[in-house]
Amino acid sequence: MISMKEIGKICGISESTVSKALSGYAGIKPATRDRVQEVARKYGYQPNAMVKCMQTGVSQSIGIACNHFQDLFSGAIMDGVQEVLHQAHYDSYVISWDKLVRSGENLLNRFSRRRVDGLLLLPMAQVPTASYTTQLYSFPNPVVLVDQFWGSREFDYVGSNNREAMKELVGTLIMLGYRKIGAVFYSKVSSGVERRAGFIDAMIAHGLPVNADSLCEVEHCDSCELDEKVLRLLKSEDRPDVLVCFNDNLAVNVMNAARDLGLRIPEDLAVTGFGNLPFSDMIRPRLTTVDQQAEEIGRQAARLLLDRISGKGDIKRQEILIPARTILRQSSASDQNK
Amino acid sequence: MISMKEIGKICGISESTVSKALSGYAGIKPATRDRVQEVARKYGYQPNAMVKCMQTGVSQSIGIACNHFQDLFSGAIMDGVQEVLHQAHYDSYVISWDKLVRSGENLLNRFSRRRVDGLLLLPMAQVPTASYTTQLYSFPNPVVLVDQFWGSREFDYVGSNNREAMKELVGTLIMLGYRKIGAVFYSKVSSGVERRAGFIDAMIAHGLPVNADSLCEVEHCDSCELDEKVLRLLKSEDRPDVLVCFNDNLAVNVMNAARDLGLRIPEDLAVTGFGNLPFSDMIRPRLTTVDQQAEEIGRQAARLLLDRISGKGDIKRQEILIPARTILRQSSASDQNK
DNA sequence: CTGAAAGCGCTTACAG
DNA sequence: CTGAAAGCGCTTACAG
Repeated sequence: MISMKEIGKICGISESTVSKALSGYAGIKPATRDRVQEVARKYGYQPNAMVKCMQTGVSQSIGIACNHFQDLFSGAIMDGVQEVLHQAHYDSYVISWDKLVRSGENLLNRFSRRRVDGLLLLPMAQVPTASYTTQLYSFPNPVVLVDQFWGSREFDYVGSNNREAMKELVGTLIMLGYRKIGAVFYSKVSSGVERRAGFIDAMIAHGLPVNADSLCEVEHCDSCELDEKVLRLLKSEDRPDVLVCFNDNLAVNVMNAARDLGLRIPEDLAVTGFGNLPFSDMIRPRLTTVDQQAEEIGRQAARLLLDRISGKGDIKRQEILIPARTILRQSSASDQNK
Repeated sequence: MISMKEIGKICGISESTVSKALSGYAGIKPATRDRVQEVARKYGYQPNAMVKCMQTGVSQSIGIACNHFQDLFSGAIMDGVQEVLHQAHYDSYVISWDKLVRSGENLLNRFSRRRVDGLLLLPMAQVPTASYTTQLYSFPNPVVLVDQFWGSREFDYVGSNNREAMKELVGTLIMLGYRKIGAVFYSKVSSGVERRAGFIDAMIAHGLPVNADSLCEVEHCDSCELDEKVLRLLKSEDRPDVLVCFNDNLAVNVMNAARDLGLRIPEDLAVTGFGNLPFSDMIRPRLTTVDQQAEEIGRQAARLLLDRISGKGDIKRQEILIPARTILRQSSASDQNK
């Protein structure tokens, strides 16, 4: 890549004049300016972004830590994030979170060395260890957590109103006539804990008993294997009429397992998900779920981070909750009042 | 972030001695070294990666152009790519391709300014315009195309053996007894053209007629809307026994449309996909498809790019085809010989 | 064993 | 209108 110094040599002028000519500085002879710009174009000159960073201390880039990329929820967040970054002329480094955790490498050091202006932490499969939290505290630039809490609640946060949204979903099921309501939760992430709480809120609010036997907790939420506990619940005499699941993926697994046992959906068992990922509308029966507006979560997270970087906005810690809405589809009956 | 100069001030020594102490240079008094390292740790010193790039011309980073992130195939490629980059201590910038095309911005200039050492172009929804191809030619560093061809075939390429794999799939269907074979293709991308060719290869090889009426071409492959042509084919008297689809997504749409018309799968109509994306095994009936080993495609693409960057390997243009394999599942009957 | 100097590619305040 | 100089943060060849 040609440099300003080389362009200067070609034009027979100094490096600093080249700089002024290319930056559109006023006090330059038009002929000089035109000549410089012509040479720059001819040789495909592009300014070195590193230099600007060294001079200003601002890299115009952020780091994004993503668990992995085969996840439609994270993908939708990423699309929203990229949209906002692109408008702000910001670039982003991505790091695959689970690979770093496995290799024991310090994630933040890699970002620090690149001098990123801020950090976006997308949801991961499990709450990270204390040592990661410690690293985060010592990161000098703004950090925004997306759809997850980490240790304490000191960092800015953007995510769904998981608790309220789950309460609303369960409330809707109760309105539809469902009474025997079971659930399959995954509580290794903060969103799981919140949805679980929302479930219990709704049950209590409607005076329904929360039965320990029909409240399953699973160890993994992205594999195809379903926990033994869930299968037992599906086979039990006292099977619920509806199973509320932590997310869409789990819901599909539950539907498949139920049908393998000969249960009809939603007649024998209704199932609900959470996320409204694309496949929830592609499977049959279509899945009743909760739309999280993942792209909007991404957009707001990126905006908040950029505001933090530029020093705009409230100084106080921010917590932005994006409202999630119940989407009724075929996997729950429209009227359970028989 | 503290600098070497500041560490030097704290320790009462020069910047260059700090540099030597931190780099593990031999000719340094152990006491000095220890003191410097202690201060560096205390203040969380991290070297500025920009400087190294300015000195060596190598940024240890690549650019990845991704169409968008809500795509499980691209996501799997990304995971493979990230794995290899991580081992090589390379970082990556991502740019959302479709956003740039819409905004008319020059993608490669953004990467050039960041001085990325190379470029990985992931599949996009459509073949890009000639102006993009022109940009690519003038990019000074190595470029690897992933699962797509662009204009000419001058760039390194890593992707599936689409044509062979489709030929194998169709051959297998014929072995199973299928004779009336229709297809739904999307030919706006090179992989679509190749799969279509493989389909025709197989039909010709087995002496079966290629019927224009049962060979549909669709305009979009990621929406939920199915083309009118496909619906007509499903409703026709002369409906095929199996519909071979460009990818898994299209296959699911076809299955849904077929079932809405009262057809049983696979008894009345078999359907096959391509990709073996996670949901192909989650839906019922499970989808017969072709496993593309997307992560392996990503790994090999990243390796090839890194080899190019370091100047290793053959100088000739490389074309690496990752073998894709037929996966028979429930959406095709195990024996159609009635 | 330590430090001053030059240089990577640029910008900007200052001199001419 | 143009150019020499300093400086961003580092490394390295050279001097002491």
